[in-house]
Amino acid sequence: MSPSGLRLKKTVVDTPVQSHVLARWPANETIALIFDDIAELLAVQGANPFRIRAYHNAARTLRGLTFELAKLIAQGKQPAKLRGIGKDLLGKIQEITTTGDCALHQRLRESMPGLVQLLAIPGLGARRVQHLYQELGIQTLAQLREAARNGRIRQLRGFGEQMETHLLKATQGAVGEQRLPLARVMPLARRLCEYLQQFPGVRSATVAGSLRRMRDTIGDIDLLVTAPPAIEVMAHFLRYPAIKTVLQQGSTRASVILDDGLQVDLRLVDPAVEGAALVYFTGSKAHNITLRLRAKKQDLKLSEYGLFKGRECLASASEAQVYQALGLPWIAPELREDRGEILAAQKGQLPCLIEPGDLKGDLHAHTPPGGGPRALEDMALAARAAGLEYLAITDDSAFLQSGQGPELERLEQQIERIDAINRRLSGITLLKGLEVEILEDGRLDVPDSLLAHLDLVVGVVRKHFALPSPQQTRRLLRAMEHQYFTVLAHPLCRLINERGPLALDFPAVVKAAAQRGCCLELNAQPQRMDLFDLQCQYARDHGVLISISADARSGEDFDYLPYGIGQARRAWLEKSQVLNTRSLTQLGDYLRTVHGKA
DNA sequence: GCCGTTTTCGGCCCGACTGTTTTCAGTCG
Repeated sequence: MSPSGLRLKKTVVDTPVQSHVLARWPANETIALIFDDIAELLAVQGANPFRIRAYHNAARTLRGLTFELAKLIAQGKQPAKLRGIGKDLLGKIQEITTTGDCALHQRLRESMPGLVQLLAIPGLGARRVQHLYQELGIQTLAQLREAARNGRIRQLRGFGEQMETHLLKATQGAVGEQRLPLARVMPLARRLCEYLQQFPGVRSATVAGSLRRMRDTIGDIDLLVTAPPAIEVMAHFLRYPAIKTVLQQGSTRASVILDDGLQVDLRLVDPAVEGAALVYFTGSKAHNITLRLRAKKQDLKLSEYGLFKGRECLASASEAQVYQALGLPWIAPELREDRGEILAAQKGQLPCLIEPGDLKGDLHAHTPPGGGPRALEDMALAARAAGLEYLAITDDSAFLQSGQGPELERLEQQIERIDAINRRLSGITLLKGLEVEILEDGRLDVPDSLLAHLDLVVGVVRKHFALPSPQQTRRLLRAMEHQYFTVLAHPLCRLINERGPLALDFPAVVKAAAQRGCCLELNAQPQRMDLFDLQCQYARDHGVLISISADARSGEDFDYLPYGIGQARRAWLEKSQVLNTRSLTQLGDYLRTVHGKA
């Protein structure tokens, strides 16, 4: 038997992008969390829903900024007009900047301590929490558990026995869900699509949601299936072997939990409305709302069933038709975050996004550990098979310091091996590089006399991740000043669900990279995806070249490059803004310039 | 609480599913 639909997952707050950036001013994320908190508490009070939404909207705007608003305010500068942040909320931001909190937030928290915890329970929204508070005085998880045990919940109007059981369960085992790396979830989603597509009568099964938008982390799998009405594909879906729990099932939508804890939401529509449904189910939610507002202003209505004028359907079959009927060109899924893409589309100013086939090389790769004497050549062949024309071998500088013999000799041996492979293989060129460690004081761990022999140098932070922002920033700036420094690899050093981003004055790093002419990497290893999309966009906006890299340690790792491309597209990157889209000759010109060898 | 090349007041996306109902409110995406 399927349990009630009450266990539906709630939106998990995104990985903080700008947290830890500055210690002296509250980060955008901190202010956003306060605004979200206010919104939820206001909701419990039964405040005007649009006032509540205003706080959520402002929080979203704050999360999308590529600069620290509080820092700007603290410096006495007047910020430009920000969408959804009017006079009142700007005042609250100023208050938070100076005092660390705002009076409204404190007042709400004091009057309703603990209620936010209750709101985190799936199926418990503002109205029900309000009800529980007013009727039974319940303010905490413990009180809720007690009331559920005593059978007092079921007596409330609108609450029944099932709800009471659900709440009792929820208060006992509340565990937060983690978002998983994109590259780990995509294969599962594709397998599900294949399974669905095999069912007779199914026209299409498409990955939608944040997967289709290529977000770096994924909370759940959204799938859109099209089939004629009589096809019983829903039952087929629910027979998928890896399903552990069915949360919700109806004729056109179902939600399940897989064995590994991932939630899958499936939506079934008629093939005739595939385009409208795909727009709807791809999201983001904010993008959809802005699109629907746009429709409304034109006296139209947009839903997953199409764009309507009265009862007449103007567009539904393809996404392009829906956008066109709204007076817009088709917008790539990666851009659909309501970060200005709709306005850009309207003005005909959408970027010509980089495509997977645009990459000509990769500037950060390692010899597979234990790969034997053919390891280098195998990497070269794998890179060529992945469509690349060049590959920089950038082994860890530690290999120079370990083992026998002088460092120069070891480096020369590596260079000779690479030269030999280049003579032997056609269609792929190996470049000579090194992944050097940026020491705590910003020096590199390899002397200039060795670096001078190389084509390029990739700098990384390997330890001292927790330095305070000013020190960490100075460290990176000093490293980048180095004559032979080429690429700052995985600049923020975050590991998804394991390690947060470095505390950094990121704008200062970008400014320095722009002046120096060196690159920032977009590392496509599943757990890294570093830079973040917004930071990458910020770097692009300030004229810094990006290098997209698989940071490969085996031939299979080149499969990660498309995810790097996805992240780059989310950052609005065009081909010209990515260094490794250049031909080998053009790359050579760049390297000579940046290393002062021209 | 925000916003406005139709608006400074009157709007603010839209539909599916569930549990508790007797026609709907609440929650979610």
